[in-house]
Amino acid sequence: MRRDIFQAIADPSRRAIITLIAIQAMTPNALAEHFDISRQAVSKHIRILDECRLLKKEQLGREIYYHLDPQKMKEVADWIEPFRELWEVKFNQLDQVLQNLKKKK
Amino acid sequence: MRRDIFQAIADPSRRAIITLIAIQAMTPNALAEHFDISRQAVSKHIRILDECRLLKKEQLGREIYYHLDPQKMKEVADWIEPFRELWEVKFNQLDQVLQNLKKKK
DNA sequence: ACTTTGTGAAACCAAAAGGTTGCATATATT
DNA sequence: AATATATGCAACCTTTTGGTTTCACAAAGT
Repeated sequence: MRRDIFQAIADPSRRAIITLIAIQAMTPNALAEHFDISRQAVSKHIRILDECRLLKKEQLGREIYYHLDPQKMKEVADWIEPFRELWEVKFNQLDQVLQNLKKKK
Repeated sequence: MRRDIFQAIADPSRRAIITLIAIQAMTPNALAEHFDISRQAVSKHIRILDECRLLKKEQLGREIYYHLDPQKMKEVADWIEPFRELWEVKFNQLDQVLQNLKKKK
């Protein structure tokens, strides 16, 4: 089972779960109410996110509140970061074009 | 066929292709030399990346040089960005702990 | 004690993913 | 003209994915 964060965020339901618990820790039941799929399907998504160490559990009685571990999210940011200069260079080039147009006026 | 950039970067071979062509535009054949899979398998990955508008083609005779379109990569950065404050807050809290330890000395 | 509630795990299924081999076609080379 | 090269597409196969339904079990409520 390949199980890394990139595979974890590939699924739109899982990205939605991540966004939801980033705002506020939630139980599986509470999460499931936000989706059209079954509670068990949500549970399977949680399991995958958990296996990627994206979650932290806080058990209160029979309820389990799932929190997001933002540190793990950083891995995605770290991978994308080296490409930033590429799209920003492009932006700067456009910037240059616009400045040249200004000067011509 | 769900085909968005998150699904595109979920596969490690495709992430490797992205990294390779970010450095330098390459033909499918040249790319395939970097992998253990067949040229056709690489072609299928290219197709998926292309469908996500991650690539730009430059045809020279019978060769096709694939370039990365960095703008599309920005979509990932944009999604991850709102979470940044979460992991940076955490870092700052750790920072605070370390400072407090210093003061106690 | 009995029932309800919150959760996870197992068995199953259809569709998608990721690979293969073989073929078609356009462009270069001889 | 004949051959070699670069590429993409189709058919096929196995494994993975994402869903379902059913069951088990612990904790809370009555």
